[in-house]
Amino acid sequence: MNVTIKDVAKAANVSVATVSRVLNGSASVSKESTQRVNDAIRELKYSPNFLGRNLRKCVTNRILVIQPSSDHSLYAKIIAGMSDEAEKVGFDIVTAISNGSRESEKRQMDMLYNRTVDGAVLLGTSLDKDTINSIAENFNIALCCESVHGADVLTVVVDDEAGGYDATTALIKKGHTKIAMISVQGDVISSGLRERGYKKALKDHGIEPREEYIWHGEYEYENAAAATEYFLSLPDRPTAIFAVSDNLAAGVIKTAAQRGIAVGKELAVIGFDGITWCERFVPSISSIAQPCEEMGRLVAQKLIANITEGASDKGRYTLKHSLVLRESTGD
Amino acid sequence: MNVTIKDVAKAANVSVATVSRVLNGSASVSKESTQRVNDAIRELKYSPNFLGRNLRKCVTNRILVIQPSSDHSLYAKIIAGMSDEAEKVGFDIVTAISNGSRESEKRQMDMLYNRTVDGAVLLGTSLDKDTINSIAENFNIALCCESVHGADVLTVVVDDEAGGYDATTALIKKGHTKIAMISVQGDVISSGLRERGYKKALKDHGIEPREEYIWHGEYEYENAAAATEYFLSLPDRPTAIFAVSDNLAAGVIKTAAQRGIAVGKELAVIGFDGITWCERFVPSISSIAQPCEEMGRLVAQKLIANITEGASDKGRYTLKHSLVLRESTGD
DNA sequence: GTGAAAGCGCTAACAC
DNA sequence: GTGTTAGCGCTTTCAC
Repeated sequence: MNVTIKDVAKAANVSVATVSRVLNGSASVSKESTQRVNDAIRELKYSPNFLGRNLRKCVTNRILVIQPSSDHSLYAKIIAGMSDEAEKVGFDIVTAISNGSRESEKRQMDMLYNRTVDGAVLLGTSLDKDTINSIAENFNIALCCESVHGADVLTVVVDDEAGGYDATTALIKKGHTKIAMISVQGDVISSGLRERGYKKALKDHGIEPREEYIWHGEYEYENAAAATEYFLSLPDRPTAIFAVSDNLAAGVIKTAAQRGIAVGKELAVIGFDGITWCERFVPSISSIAQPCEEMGRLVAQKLIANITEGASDKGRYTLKHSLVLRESTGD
Repeated sequence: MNVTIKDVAKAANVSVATVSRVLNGSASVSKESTQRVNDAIRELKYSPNFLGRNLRKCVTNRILVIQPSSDHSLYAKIIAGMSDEAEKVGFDIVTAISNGSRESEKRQMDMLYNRTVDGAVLLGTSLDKDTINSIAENFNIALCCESVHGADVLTVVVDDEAGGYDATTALIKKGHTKIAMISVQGDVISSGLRERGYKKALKDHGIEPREEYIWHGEYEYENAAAATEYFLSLPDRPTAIFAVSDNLAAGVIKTAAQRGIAVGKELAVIGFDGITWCERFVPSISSIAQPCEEMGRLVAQKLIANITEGASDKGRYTLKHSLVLRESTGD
């Protein structure tokens, strides 16, 4: 199984250079030689060893994608988009899970330094802008989904503020005025922007935002119960809740259901992301959908262009979200 | 950024061999030299180029995992387990999505031939046993979740028949006798075994399996609606449904809900896999849970042992599933 | 159009 | 304990 380019050359009665040329189409080779080489390749079942090729070219054709968590539909969809695009141009995807740990993330990024990958995409990061910028000086990296203030790197996101605005406006149009929001504490930019959009929509429609209607917690499902309990315990209960993620929205619905509250009727709920389970959930969950596959494809395409063409596109690409109304916001 | 082992050697005033020894701890080096080398490494911000190392050693420390579909909690959990185990021993995970396409799968497997990865794990495959066996002759591969009849390769699964038996028995114990099952058509082994367990449980409890209570379709969510409609249309309606996957179970519940049928009360539903959304769903979904993380860890561990120790464990490991009763089967 | 040969960065004999 | 050197498999000048 260890047949090398040398063996092929010998069998085809040409030099290794000629075999290489046939393999890469890098220079013109006579019909006869080409034929003989291809015959030899087939006969010997030769497959070029990429280790040698990559060392020689100092490339890997591989990009790393770091997910803050595994088992998240949003990331899965983005990665699917990336895979799709990467495959077209002969790149592979290496995944790593950071669990939101800075240490872990830094360790994964070593793959850039030791040339295991040609570039990296961070789907959310806990690294600060200085660290990111210093890495970006020497390597091709990109952010997707979640941007970082002051980070001068290729970034692909949706317009979170507009998304928050649209989600809130949709609830207002359904007749709600007492609209609560579950946001994320800390400096998670996307959540802050969605919250800003939420407030702006309220004001634009003559509704004064109320501090007691905003809950700050974590992004994930588990956080929703406490937030929901809190909102339901308010003397002046909100009639609608905008959750900053679909996972949270699912948690809200679950908690409300356990209290016997019919979501879609007594309480409207809308989420953000557009994950697969929005449709499957009972009731199905209205959401601001991110164009995940497209985001994945775009970030892969731009990053790979930076890698292969030596370009250095550090642009910020904002893709269009879409409002998808389902049962959780009623008819 | 292109500092090599040579530069370090020069700066530390030693030979490249000594640097390599310090790097790998492969032989004893004097304290002074070690010190000087480490200083030089720090000073020059040197990071070994794995391309060179890997070519030399003819290893990649990388394993490929092929998922039939992206965005599936079951695979995500298994991959998380694999990642965890792999990271411990310095291996990376490369993911590829086959979409169940044989062509795509074969193309991904080229990574074995061109030495992009040291081994591969198939989470379900559409390759036949002969293809698998012939690949396994030359490369380290493993199956996880889904086995293949006659494939002589490392395999990690649960006892699907016992799982099907337990799911059905749980329904019987809840007092049900009219128990339907949604299975998968074709030669999907796991589904066939679960169905066998289902029939066995019925018989063991004196219930004669009824052909009209078994629906054969596809694994995924979308297939559930038709199956559910069918069961609900039967003159002698089943009171409980065992779905061969949690995704299907969710679909059953969704469809039933749309018909105004209260799952957990009027209709009991149990799934298989133990995906994350079982808990979140309304109602929460009872399931036969696969020990995903553990399966991932085990398959990674065994496969890596085969790779690094030149072992050739082609064993079949059957891990213990667990019955998790939730709201969808009632109290 | 083709071949010889250098060399990508590293490890591992093999000498000393 | 350390240095010299061959060579992993490949691509790519540079001659011819």
